Amino acid sequence: MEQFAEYGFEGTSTRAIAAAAGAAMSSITYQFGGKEGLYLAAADHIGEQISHIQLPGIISARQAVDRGDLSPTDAIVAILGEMANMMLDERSESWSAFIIREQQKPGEAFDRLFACFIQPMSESMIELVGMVRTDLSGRKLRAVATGLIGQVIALRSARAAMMRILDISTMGDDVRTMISEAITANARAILQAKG
Amino acid sequence: MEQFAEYGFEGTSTRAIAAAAGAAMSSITYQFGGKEGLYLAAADHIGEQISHIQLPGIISARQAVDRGDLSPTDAIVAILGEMANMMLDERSESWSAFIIREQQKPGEAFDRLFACFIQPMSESMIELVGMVRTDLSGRKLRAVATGLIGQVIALRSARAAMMRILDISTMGDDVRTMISEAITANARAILQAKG
DNA sequence: GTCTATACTACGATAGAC
DNA sequence: GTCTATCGTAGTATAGAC
Repeated sequence: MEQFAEYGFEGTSTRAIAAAAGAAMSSITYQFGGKEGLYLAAADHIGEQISHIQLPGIISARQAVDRGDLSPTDAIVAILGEMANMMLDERSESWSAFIIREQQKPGEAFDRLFACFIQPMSESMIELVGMVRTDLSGRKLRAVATGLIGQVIALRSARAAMMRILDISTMGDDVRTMISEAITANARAILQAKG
Repeated sequence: MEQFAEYGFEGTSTRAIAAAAGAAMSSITYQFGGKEGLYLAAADHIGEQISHIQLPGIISARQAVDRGDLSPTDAIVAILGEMANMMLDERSESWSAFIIREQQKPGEAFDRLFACFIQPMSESMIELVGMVRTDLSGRKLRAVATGLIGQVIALRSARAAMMRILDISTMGDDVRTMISEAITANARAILQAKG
């Protein structure tokens, strides 16, 4: 997973993966059917990890909204905050690089990632945004929600540029908090707007 | 450029490039010093193209603001709209895939892209956002501006997911307009907010 | 189920004719 | 300045021992 994320599918060699894993190259063929199978297995692993981290919080926030214990706006801000925290955490570096690369030329691996967590997370967000922005519906609602989430995605996809713009060399907790707050403040502004 | 964008640096073969160009593989060595030199030349070309498309509009908007002929808010919205139009245009597919790949593992090519257009465009945006959001300054201002631009960047970096979420198979003019309007509306909401 | 050894292909770079 | 031919290396997949 780490090597596919760093060098891409073609740029990664099964020799290097086997060496890093301390195993024989031929084991990849035996266990996964080849390089392609190993790549798909890595995608499945990433999908499971992200689902495990993000979905429980989204589901419980959704239920709290239904019970009336949480406003839709606060639920959206909480979910976006969790997504931002994940994107700003160094442990998500391999996952995000893998997913971003896969999206530039989407294949079978993207289908699995989409079904596993991208679709459920997006649909929950769209539903919640629709509760607040009652002036929007259909694709217009989906486009506005996409913009909200886009801010968070760019934390990873344009990380190199962002680090230079913010003039930071390493990502510390203070910077993480500052960025997360800026994005959630932007989200509240978007949610308060009415067409 | 197209092949580097689609398959990445390692995934692209000099043989395939030469074949697509209708030239001999050895000409790459003669003209660019090798595969790496050709890659850097492609990055320079992308930087020049984007600068040529985007910088004149940004500079003239900036001057109109200084003259008092344009509000900073309208200037920001106009610039973001132009950026969104570029991201939604199919001609930017190779450029954006190239830049996004390069950012996942930034090297010499990213240094050139950053200096050529990412830095000038970002600094102009930050300056304009600072005129409107006078409650912000320093890194906080830069983080909010980064969120604004992030919405536009995600149009490319997460395009595969966005297309599925919006349930569209091809990008027509009607969809382009709708997405561009959603993002500029979000931008106006963020600019109107006050801490 | 994991290893070593190897077959076969494709890679980037270079030499040398023109 | 561009071509063809070729070199050495590295790629994935496979065969077969254990």
